[in-house]
Amino acid sequence: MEIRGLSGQFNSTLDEKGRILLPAKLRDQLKGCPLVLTRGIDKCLWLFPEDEWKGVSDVLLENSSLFKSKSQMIQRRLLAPATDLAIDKNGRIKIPSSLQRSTGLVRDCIFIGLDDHVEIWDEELYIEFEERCEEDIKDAWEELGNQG
Amino acid sequence: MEIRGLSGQFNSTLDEKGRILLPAKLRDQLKGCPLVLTRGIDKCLWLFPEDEWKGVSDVLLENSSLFKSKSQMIQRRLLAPATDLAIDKNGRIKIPSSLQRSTGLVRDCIFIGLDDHVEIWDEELYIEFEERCEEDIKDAWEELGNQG
DNA sequence: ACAAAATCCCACTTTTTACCACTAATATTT
DNA sequence: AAATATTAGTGGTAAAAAGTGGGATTTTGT
Repeated sequence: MEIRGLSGQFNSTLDEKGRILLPAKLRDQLKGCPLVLTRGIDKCLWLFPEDEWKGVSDVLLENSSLFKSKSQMIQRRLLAPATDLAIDKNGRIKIPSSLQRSTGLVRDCIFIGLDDHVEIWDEELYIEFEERCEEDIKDAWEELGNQG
Repeated sequence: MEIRGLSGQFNSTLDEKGRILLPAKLRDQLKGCPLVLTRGIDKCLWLFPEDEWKGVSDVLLENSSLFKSKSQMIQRRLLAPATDLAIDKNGRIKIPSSLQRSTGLVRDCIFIGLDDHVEIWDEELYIEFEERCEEDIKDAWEELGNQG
């Protein structure tokens, strides 16, 4: 099942049991689809439809070798923490506590749809991150204009 | 539906439910047209006719990749917050609360027509922004004089 | 076998959305 | 100019959808 066009930014809160409601619009797009959750680049989680994740992990494994420390690093950081996920009857997913910890997820979270996957951030950390990026974004935006 | 020639500056107020009346002149030009609302560069919102926005988002997605942090940044900041919008029976649009927050919209707002899209600012923030720009213009002017 | 944790399921609360009703302002007609 | 119609702008209600909490049962690990 190939899914593209994931988008939107949504708030949601993690409860005491580590459950969090998938925002309705994302849920509509993802329902019935096997999911994979793992640590992303930057301090966030990545939620992938299984097939999309397969594409990414294949790339990671392709040039991998026991003798290359860089690829081992990537495998530990991105591949190893990946876990299969199901959406429960109420539309929530369970976030394993180790992933909560590594991402600093406490309660208020933000979901960000990025075409083929979804990022999950701690709200506070995301706002800080965004502020740090703001200048770079303006620059990148102007660059885009100069290309066109 | 291609729309050009949006112009004008108008005041309008956000009500407690996050609804805001599209100024009549803009409404006339935009009625019947599917709209997209997203965060702009600078602390404002951008309201685009869907087709115009498609053009922008295609450019953004074109060279995008999960492995490029710059493109991910741009996607998070500009593409993800984009949401489809409809004009209700009374000529109002609903501004999602996350967009209100990120733009500092409280009550009094300003609409600015910019040919192919409309900017929405918090009035107070816009006035401050204008003043800051004024200083930049003066500086640039003096620089010009010193060059000669 | 027992405690702790995870899962399932139900019930409640809040938010959102669509619709309606009203006032104010502007334009039109006689 | 007065009366009427039309458009602009504001606020509120009610039904539906989204979101939240928590208890009971099952599973897991020691």
